Formats: sequence, structure tokens, C-alpha cells
Amino acid sequence: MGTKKKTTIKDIANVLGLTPSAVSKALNNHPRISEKTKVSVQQVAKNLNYQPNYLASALRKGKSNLVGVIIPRANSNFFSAVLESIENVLHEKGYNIIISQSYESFEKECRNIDALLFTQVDGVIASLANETKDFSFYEKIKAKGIPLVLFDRGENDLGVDYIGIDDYQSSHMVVDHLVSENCKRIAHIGGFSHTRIFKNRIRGYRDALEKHNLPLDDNLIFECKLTKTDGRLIMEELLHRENRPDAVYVAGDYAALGALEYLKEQGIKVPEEIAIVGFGNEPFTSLVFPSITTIEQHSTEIGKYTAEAFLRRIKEADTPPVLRKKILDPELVVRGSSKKI
Amino acid sequence: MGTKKKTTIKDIANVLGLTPSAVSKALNNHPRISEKTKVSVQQVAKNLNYQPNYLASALRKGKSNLVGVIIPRANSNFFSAVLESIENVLHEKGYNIIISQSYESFEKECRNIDALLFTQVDGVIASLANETKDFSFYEKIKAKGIPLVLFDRGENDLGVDYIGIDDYQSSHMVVDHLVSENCKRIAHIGGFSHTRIFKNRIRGYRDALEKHNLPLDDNLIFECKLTKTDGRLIMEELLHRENRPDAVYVAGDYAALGALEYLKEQGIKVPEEIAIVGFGNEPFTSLVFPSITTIEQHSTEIGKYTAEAFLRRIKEADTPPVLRKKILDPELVVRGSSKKI
DNA sequence: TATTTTTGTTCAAACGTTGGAACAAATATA
DNA sequence: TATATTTGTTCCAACGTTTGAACAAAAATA
Repeated sequence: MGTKKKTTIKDIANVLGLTPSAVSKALNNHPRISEKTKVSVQQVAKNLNYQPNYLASALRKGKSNLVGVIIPRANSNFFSAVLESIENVLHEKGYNIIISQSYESFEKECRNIDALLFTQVDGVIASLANETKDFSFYEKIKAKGIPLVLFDRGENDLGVDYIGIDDYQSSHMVVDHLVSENCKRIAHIGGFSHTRIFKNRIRGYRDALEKHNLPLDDNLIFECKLTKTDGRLIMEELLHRENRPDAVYVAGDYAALGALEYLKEQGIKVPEEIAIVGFGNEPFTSLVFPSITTIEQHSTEIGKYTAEAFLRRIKEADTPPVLRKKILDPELVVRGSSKKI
Repeated sequence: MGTKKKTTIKDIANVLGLTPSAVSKALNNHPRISEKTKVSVQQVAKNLNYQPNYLASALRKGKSNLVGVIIPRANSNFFSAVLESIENVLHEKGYNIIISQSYESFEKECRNIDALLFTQVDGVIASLANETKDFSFYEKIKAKGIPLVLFDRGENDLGVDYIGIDDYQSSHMVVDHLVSENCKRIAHIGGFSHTRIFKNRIRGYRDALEKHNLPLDDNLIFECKLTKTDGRLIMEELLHRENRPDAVYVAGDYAALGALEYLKEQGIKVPEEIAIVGFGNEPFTSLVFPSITTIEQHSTEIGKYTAEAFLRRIKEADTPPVLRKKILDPELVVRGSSKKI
């Protein structure tokens, strides 16, 4: 075997008595190259097992065909489904994807951005870490002049493309459903309101209660990180109140699970005594008993639209930017944890 | 703003009246460059917001500092944990990671390899798709002369580095435990035996039964894809037998969950009538009722060792290859689904 | 037949960085 | 003082590809 020497267009050129530039043009289907030459170049390329050097072409062309995707974590049904969908669209167009995870840490998010920019990605697609409150990283990306598209976590006023679901409406759907199940006193365990999506869920919850002429009690609203433990602890707190709720709308499935577990341990009947609704349609929501009513976020579509928004940005690189926001309709998946009737 | 022009080492050179090559050397801490020059170059680089162009340096140096990681899917606790661990080690050493998912499809796996090689990765780390039976892709990577390290799925005779857990021993631990809980008739729902890890689990199961002088009944061994549905269906099949098992060792947590669900639906008491043990320690195993006894695979350590094996391969690129295999000890996590006593 | 257009190719420079050779100046050794 | 060594820098070619300009030959038009 010996040392593997990669074949380059120069080698092909030598075999055929052409110049590298002719070979390059033949391979790129340049109109001024004859059919005959193109065919023979293809032939020789195959014979010599030619693999184009993307680094060289990327350097020359000033684009890497690499897209950076930053998500809080891949180990989540929602994000991995969005990812798969983004991949499908972008691979089709010849892009490769660098996934990086922020693990919900603002610091890691920043480091990831640096790494991606260093790698000369042609653009960034991101869903923000919970911790992220300021958008300074956005300036960096803007300074490079490459597109940025946000999804789910990251609705903003910065004029950045955004794809997500209608969180406000989600809350309405949940409350409407619970009211139709005869619930009168509905608590809300939400995420931190500095994040748009959670703010919208809280707002939707308030407005929906009002719509149904239910009294609004600020003591029934909680903000937390929505971990399983958070769900447990807040549920415990709620159970110690005099005036217990008869339903809890939890803005995340993991927290909903924690709440459910605690209720079961305490011998509270779900949904008869207290109904539970989660958010996100994580797979385990259908596995536990009772199965958890939740909101489906249409991850595949979000991924598809996100990738498409990105592609459009690339295409119109130097036309005046048009802001693209796409807000999808959520879907309520009714399961055992809320069916009183 | 206008068109963003990236600053290059040439710009820095101009400012200081130096040559680009001096700047490059200063930035790379070349011993022959004076401290004074280095300091001023750093200064100007900072002022001009210089970002090195990795493409150019990668092209010149013939290495991209990119590592391709191929996993069946990121949406799995095990793989995402391994991934995080690999990331931690490799980021430290200046590598970036391109994650690609095979979604258990052999075809996708091959396409991913092509994409990664095209992107000029410096090496590949992989865990194989269930479907993968032939190792032809391996030849491609070998032909490029870059290292390949496999983990979990991919034990082989090809002389490729491999990190995994001792599946044979895992089965022994499971059977030992079940026997100590007074189980006499233990069934096994396994993966396909063309995959090493599953073959080893089956072998371990057989040998362990023999060790305990329990009769071996081939009708109690099943091979499947280990989905939740597979678990249900096989459990159903088992329940219709005259001679029911009193324990089922399932080689995957999802299938174990399916089996458990079916048993609960049929009013069979777990673990009293039939005990269940899974494999993988997926988070939901501790969430369901009864919680599922399972095998912990030490994902963090697997990731760490895998990354380290990769780094060593890179370092010793042209010394005669030494095969590295690391087999970690599994850990049995005993939970409700198997505690009869 | 003279002129323009088209076709197929070569030429040369560029993308940004790197690293060995060359070289002058400063310093050390004989 | 003559020579050898060290230090700090410049020079230049290279990595593999792309692209516009240039050019000769062939084909089309006048």
C-alpha cells in the first residue's frame, strides 16, 4: 500500500493531457467544456477514485457548506426530531451540519458559537439555552455577515428569522380543555418569564382564565426550570395549601411527570381529584400511568420550516433582509391525566 | 456597515510593516519571533478583530481538526451521554465534532461516511446501526488513512479500536440476580445475534443458566429489534405458553417497557409472578411503576475512553498500529421489577 | 473572402495560511 | 580581528480548487 496519496484534479489533468482548470470546469459542468472532455474526465476521476478536496474549494469559494446547529441538548425528543428534519432538508442541498449542544448553559452556548464561526460555517441555526438572556452572541454572527435562524427558544425583536409554535394559543387550548372537564381552579407551573415562549404561555393562561370568567390567583402561578424535581416540589407546595387546585397546567413534560409522581405517592387520584396537563409530547407521557395529556409541537414541521428559512437567507444574501417568522399551530393530545369525564 | 471584509494576517502585517509569514509565526508562537513582535501582533490582531481562517490553515496543514461521530440516534440517553463525554475530551484538544445520525439505517450510515470523508475529517468515531452487517465502509476510511474508533456497537475482528462494556458479564449479573430472587425459569428477549453485543448477551445468558444448573430451553430465547412493540408482542406470546417463565431478561429497556406494560394490562403481578430486567438504564426505567431493574453502561466513561483512544491514534499516526480494546464492567441497578424477596 | 461569433481550452492569479530556505544583523567564540 | 553561531525576519512556494481573461481554432455571418 505505502503512503496514501490523494488524487487531485492535477492528476486527472496529467492523464488526459489537460490543465487542472479544464478538469475543474469539466467536473463543475461548465458550459464551455465539450461533452467529450466532460465524459472522459468523469471516467478518469472514477478510475483514480478522485475525491474533491472540500477545504480547497471552500477556501477559494469563500463558503464551507457547513451549517452550525446549536440546541440545548440532543437527548430530547423535540430537539432530536427537529434536528432530523433540518438534516433532511439541508443534506439535500449539499450542506453538512455541525451539531453542538449548549446543555442549557449560556457559557457553553457562547463557546459553541465561537467554535462554529472559527469553523467558517455558512450560517447558524439555534434554539437558545434556558439561561440565555442577552443576545450579544447575535452581534458576532451578524458581524460575520452570515445568516442566523432561531427556532422554538428564541423569539425576539432583533429581526432574526424565527420558527416556533403559538405558545399563547397552546395555553388557551389547555385551559379550554380543562374547563370542559369541569375544572374550576387551574394552577400553572411555568418556565421563567424572561423567555418569550414561557411568557406567552403564562399570558395565554391568564387570558384564557379570564375568558372563562375564572378568578385569577397569582399564588397559583409558579416559575421554575421545569425539571422533574421542580414539578415535584411545587406540587408538594400546592398540596399544602388550604385551597387546592383541581387541575395543574405544567409548561413542560418532565415537570408534569414529577408533579404526577408526587400526587400518586400522596394517594391523590389523577385526574379525578387533580388533573394534570404537560407540554411537549415527550415519549414517556404516553408510557406512564395515567398517561399525560400534553401539547404536541410539530417538531418535524418546525425543522423543515427552519431549514427552509435558512436556505432562503442564503439565497438572498445581499438583498435587503425580509424578516421571516413562522408560528405553527399547536395540537392538544388528550390522555388519561386530564379526562375526568 | 457596508460589506464585511474579514481581516487576514496580511492586514495585520500591513499595519505593523511586517510580512504575513512573520505574523503567522508570531501567532503560532514560533521560537524565532521576538517577544516584542509577538506582543504587538497580538495587539493588532485583537484591535482588528482578527479571526483565523481555519479553512486556509486546514488546507495548508492537511488536517481539519474536525472529527466525525456517527451514532444510531442522538435521542437516546446512552448515546447522548457518550457524545457529551467525547465532546468534552476532544474540544479540550482543539477538535470540533460533526455528529451524524444513522437512524439505524445501513444506507444512511454509508451516506454519512461519504459526507464526513468529503468534509475532510481527521478521523471517525462510530457506533454502528443495527442493520449494519458488513464493514465495507471501514475500507473507505482505511483508504483515507485516518483513524476509526468504534464504541458499543461495533466489536469486531478488523483490528479497529473498540470501547464497550462486557455484555457477556452483564448477562451473568442479571441471571445471578434473578436466581438469587428465586427465579427458576428465565426467558430472554434479545437483539439480533449477528451483532456482537447481542450475541454476547445471549451467550452470557446461556452460560449463566448452565452455571446455576437451570435447564436451557431454546423456546425461551427471542431475537428482535428490541422496540417497545417487540417487547409487547413477545410477552404476549410468552403468556400464551403452558409453561410460563417466572422472569424475563430483556436486552433493551424499551422492549422491557413494552413487556412490562403488557403484563400490567393482563393483570400479571410484577415482579411477584414474573420479574423483568432491562438493559441500558434509560431514564424512564426509574419513572415507571414498578421501576425497572436494568444494566448501567457507564456512558461517560465509554465516551472518555473512546475519545482518548482516538487521540492516541492521531498521535501515533505512522507508528505500527497497536489495537486498543477497552471493555468496561457493567453495573446492575436493582429496582422494583425484579425484587421478589 | 473578410469579419464576427462561438467553442474549447489554457493562463495566471487568487483564496489565507504555513514552513523551510535564505539572509542580514547581532552576538558569541576562537 | 576573523570566524562561527544565534536571532529575527523576509522570501517563496505550496496546499487544491476556482474563475475571469486571453487566445486560437472552428463555425457562422456578411
